Amino acid sequence: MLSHSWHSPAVRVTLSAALLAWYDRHRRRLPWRAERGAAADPYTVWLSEVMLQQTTVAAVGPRFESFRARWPSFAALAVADDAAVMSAWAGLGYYARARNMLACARAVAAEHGGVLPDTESALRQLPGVGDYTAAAIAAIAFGRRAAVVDGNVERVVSRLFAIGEPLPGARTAIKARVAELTPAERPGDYAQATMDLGAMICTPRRPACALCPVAEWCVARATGEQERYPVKPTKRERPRRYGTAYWLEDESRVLLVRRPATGLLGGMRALPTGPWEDAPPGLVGAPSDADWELLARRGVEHGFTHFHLTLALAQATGTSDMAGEWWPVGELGSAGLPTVFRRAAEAFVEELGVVE
DNA sequence: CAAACGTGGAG
DNA sequence: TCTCCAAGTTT
Repeated sequence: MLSHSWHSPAVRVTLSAALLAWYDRHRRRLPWRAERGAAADPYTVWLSEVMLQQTTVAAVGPRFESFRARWPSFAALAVADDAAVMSAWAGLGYYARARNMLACARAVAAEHGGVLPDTESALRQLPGVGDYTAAAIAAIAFGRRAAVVDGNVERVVSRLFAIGEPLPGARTAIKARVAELTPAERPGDYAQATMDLGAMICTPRRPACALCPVAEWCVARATGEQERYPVKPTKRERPRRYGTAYWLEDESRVLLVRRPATGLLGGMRALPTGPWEDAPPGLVGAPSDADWELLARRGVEHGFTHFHLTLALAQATGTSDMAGEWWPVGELGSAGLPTVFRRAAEAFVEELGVVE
């Protein structure tokens, strides 16, 4: 049985102080993170937070640096070319984030005088800024006492309090606990401390409780049940869908299209495709009535969040009435294709023996 | 509110 | 090979 009472403010202060002290010694050094005692500028915080949504620190690192170098401010991003931004985002996934970022930068420029609002409620109104991101920016960039709850915090807090309710329902209780625990001093560091703890110590599997600075307060740890939390909802199994990607080549150029602004891979450059269905659709939706050859090679397999895709590959030569861009085959690397189409293009090039 | 929305790395 | 999951948001 734990010797601490969770209703004691003194215990909360002690726990938060222990976490901050641990953070001061062990925090990760990240490109978007200011040195101790300094505050990162709001643009840097916002950009990193959006890039990090559902995306690993390792994946974001290099992309963040190049993105910030190219568009170093809200003003610069607000006047950026849409296609250039989408290409820069290619491969990072969740492409609505890139569309929302542009909309957000333009809203900041047009409606906020180019300055990011500094309150959680005003931030929450911006495109692509939800509960988590609004709180994170308010705390980290502006020093406001906002309750920051991401996946790391959900894990840490659900273990600390042994919250048995499954996510996402448990989020209300978790947020209430975080609101109590977040100190008035250094709220941004406190939020990042909890996230670093979740990333490095309080991991999903085999958490390193022996190294945890707040283990003595952890209810789950007290009963050895730390890996039971957080309780996740039962996941649906992912269906399989089938489609066809078309490679239409003319004078060493291939036809690329721009996908519709919303929906899967929305706004991204892509190979033409037909519908994606429960069975192979054959040559439906081809960009011309050429003599299509379905490549014998197995199609491209790709896993999306909510379904698996098997993409058949069809190739032909000639022109098309379909709106699009004729892209030099040797320069496809700069086309900004999402991964599934980059893979498909690689398969075509390999199969057709195109020389760059 | 449940479902849509990407990708790559870890175990 | 396959499941899990990562600084979530939008509809």
